[in-house]
Amino acid sequence: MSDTFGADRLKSIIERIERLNEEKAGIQGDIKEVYSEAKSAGYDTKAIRKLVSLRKKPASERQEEEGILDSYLNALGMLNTNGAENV
Amino acid sequence: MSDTFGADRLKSIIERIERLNEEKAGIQGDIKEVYSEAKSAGYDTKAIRKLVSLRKKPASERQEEEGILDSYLNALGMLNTNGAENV
Amino acid sequence: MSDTFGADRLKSIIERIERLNEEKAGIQGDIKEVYSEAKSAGYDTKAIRKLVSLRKKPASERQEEEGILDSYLNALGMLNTNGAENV
Amino acid sequence: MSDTFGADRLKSIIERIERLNEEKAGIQGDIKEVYSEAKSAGYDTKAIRKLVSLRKKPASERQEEEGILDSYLNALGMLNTNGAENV
DNA sequence: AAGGAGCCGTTGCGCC
DNA sequence: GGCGCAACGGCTCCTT
Repeated sequence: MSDTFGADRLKSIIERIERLNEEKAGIQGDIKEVYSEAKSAGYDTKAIRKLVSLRKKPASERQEEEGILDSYLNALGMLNTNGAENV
Repeated sequence: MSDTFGADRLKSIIERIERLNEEKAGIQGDIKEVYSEAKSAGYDTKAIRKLVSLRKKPASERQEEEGILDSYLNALGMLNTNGAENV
Repeated sequence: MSDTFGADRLKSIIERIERLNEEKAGIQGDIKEVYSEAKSAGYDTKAIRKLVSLRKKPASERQEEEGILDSYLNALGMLNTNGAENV
Repeated sequence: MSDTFGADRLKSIIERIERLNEEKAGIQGDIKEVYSEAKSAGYDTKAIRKLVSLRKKPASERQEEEGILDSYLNALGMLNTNGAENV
């Protein structure tokens, strides 16, 4: 009944998605390997993950957010006000 | 400097959120317990989870979605066309 | 103090991860485009997503899961018992 | 066939889960309201969310993690080395 | 109406 | 091998 009405088109779409998914999975595997290597070398992978995400945002934006957060921490009396401090 | 300008208000907000988060965590714990019990009783928790989510949506809506999916499966020749079939 | 003790090694790790992340993001963008195209062509992208995920698992496994779910639906009296029906 | 073999037990499980889910949804709604109020009062909800999550972990643990992160930032030359420090 | 952000549920990973 | 946690992907709502 609803035979080849758009079957080829649909099939093409599905296959392209699946192909791309495979590529993506490959990359993810590579990333995992790098983390593995890092761990073997004695690095803290959790910190590395954070570092990577930190580098995604420009410093300015990050500082802006930090500023607001600090003002709130301050309002709650949670901010250490000694020399070189942060959260 | 930016001392108690809105500290009390902010503090109240934070504390209410934290209180609610605790309640929420409690409920989540309860849910987890029920699943645990179900598992101990021999039930397949994955199926139960699916069942619960199934019941969230009215049958009509679900059938609509199934219909579309079936037409696509059909277009790809993946649909079993015998008597009482489903995916 | 903890100057260039492993800085180069760390730097290399970070940069490789970032490079891979970029590649990954590129692929994700491509996938998004395909879905966009599918949508423009009148396809239901939600159904396509489900279809893609369906194809990941072998039929046998899927049928097993369906069977369990059906038995639960049945136990709750939620299963349509007419000819070729499912939820 | 598989009539009331465990139907009551299963039914009880499902219903308890659904009841708890409702309670949880209620709490979530309450939380959302508080954030809404905060926003109306001029607070940055994103910062509040971060603040709430910050308070979940004890200071010591957090500082430990910060320390490692800083050493990595330092290794990459990304750390501001002036007086009052932050990320 | 489209894009982005937050939330939720799922999956995979590491730990015990 | 099971458990708990963290990352990922999908969904929904809200903003622009």
